[in-house]
Amino acid sequence: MAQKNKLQFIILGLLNQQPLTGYDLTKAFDNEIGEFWQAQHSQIYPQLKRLEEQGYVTHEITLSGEKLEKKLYHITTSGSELLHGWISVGTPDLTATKDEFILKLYFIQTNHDPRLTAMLNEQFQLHSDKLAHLQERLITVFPKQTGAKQHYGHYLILQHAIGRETYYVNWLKTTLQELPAN
Amino acid sequence: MAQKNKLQFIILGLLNQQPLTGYDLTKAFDNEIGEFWQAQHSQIYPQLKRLEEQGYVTHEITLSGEKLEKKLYHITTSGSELLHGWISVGTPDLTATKDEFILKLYFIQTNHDPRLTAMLNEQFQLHSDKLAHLQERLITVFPKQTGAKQHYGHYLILQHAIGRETYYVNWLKTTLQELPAN
DNA sequence: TTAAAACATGTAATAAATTACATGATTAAA
DNA sequence: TTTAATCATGTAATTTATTACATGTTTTAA
Repeated sequence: MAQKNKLQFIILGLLNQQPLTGYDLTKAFDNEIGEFWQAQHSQIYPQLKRLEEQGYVTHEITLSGEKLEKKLYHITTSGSELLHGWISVGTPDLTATKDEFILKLYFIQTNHDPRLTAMLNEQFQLHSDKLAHLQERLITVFPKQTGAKQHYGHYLILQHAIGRETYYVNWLKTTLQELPAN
Repeated sequence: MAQKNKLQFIILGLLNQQPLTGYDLTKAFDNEIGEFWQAQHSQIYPQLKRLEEQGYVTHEITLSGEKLEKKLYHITTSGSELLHGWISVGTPDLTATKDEFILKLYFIQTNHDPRLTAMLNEQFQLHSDKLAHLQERLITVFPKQTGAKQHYGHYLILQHAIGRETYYVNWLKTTLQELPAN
């Protein structure tokens, strides 16, 4: 029952690696972790406040320039315990992937539907671009093989995202090729 | 801007195939479409009411037995137009897949972490079961090749879900094999 | 025959997520 | 030097989704 509110665990997990500001945490969702979870700053700031009230994080104020105050959040011992409890417990619920495009496909009755080619091509482009972006990330984040050992989880999920997109792109390509000629 | 509230389009798409009750619509999320979108009856009944107020669907009451009243919903012409507008328009936003397990992995630092094997094995089991279930579905829903032509979208998404799970299972297996021996 | 499972429809309360509102500082580039 | 981009933090309003509450019928299996 204590396993809901995933966002709090993600925040704790990130703070467990290093102290970060709310702004830093928000940006983290732009990269790999954004492939598997999304959150805006309007969710993150209130959540940080709650985590602090509950004693899982603390913050110190640092100055950036003359007046700009940043709140640098640190995980506490009890926060770390909460995090490791979440990681250690099973994860039996496979949440459904929301994919609007696939839903649209579902409502297409025949493989002669004139909209199919354009629809599949658009997705092919989008997913190819995403794949290329992820592959670039892998090279920038892990230029050497040694890095993957130190940040194994990061390496795994990036590689998983790449594999997933590779499958998607190949599936789109095959599906396009199997379409009857117009 | 008129492209939010995906649920309404899914309902229209299903009603476009045949008239259905709220209960039927709810059950539809237990199968293939549940792989790509989830909704509970507490969302569906109010949405049907709104769609009717807006003139996109109508309902007739049928009796099941002596007193049990069922509301059988039909799509209207304007509902059908709304549906086809949604399908025809581009789908440029790739929403993030929420995957709690992958997030947990992200926070694991080294490939010597003693929790890794159990975590990966649990997911291997879960995704293998899901894959087996989807493969069975394919056989029951499309026992003959001809069916796939008549319900092409249905065939595509089921086949896509199978491909996706196949990738996931293989990735888990490979990752498990590459783990250092304890 | 009776009890459980499935059918059937709704609302209320809560939680989670997105979008919009609101403000200001610092840095990099034109 | 000024302006745009980025850094930085918050709240409010709205939408979406889940869980809980609430009730009753019909069918299937023990």
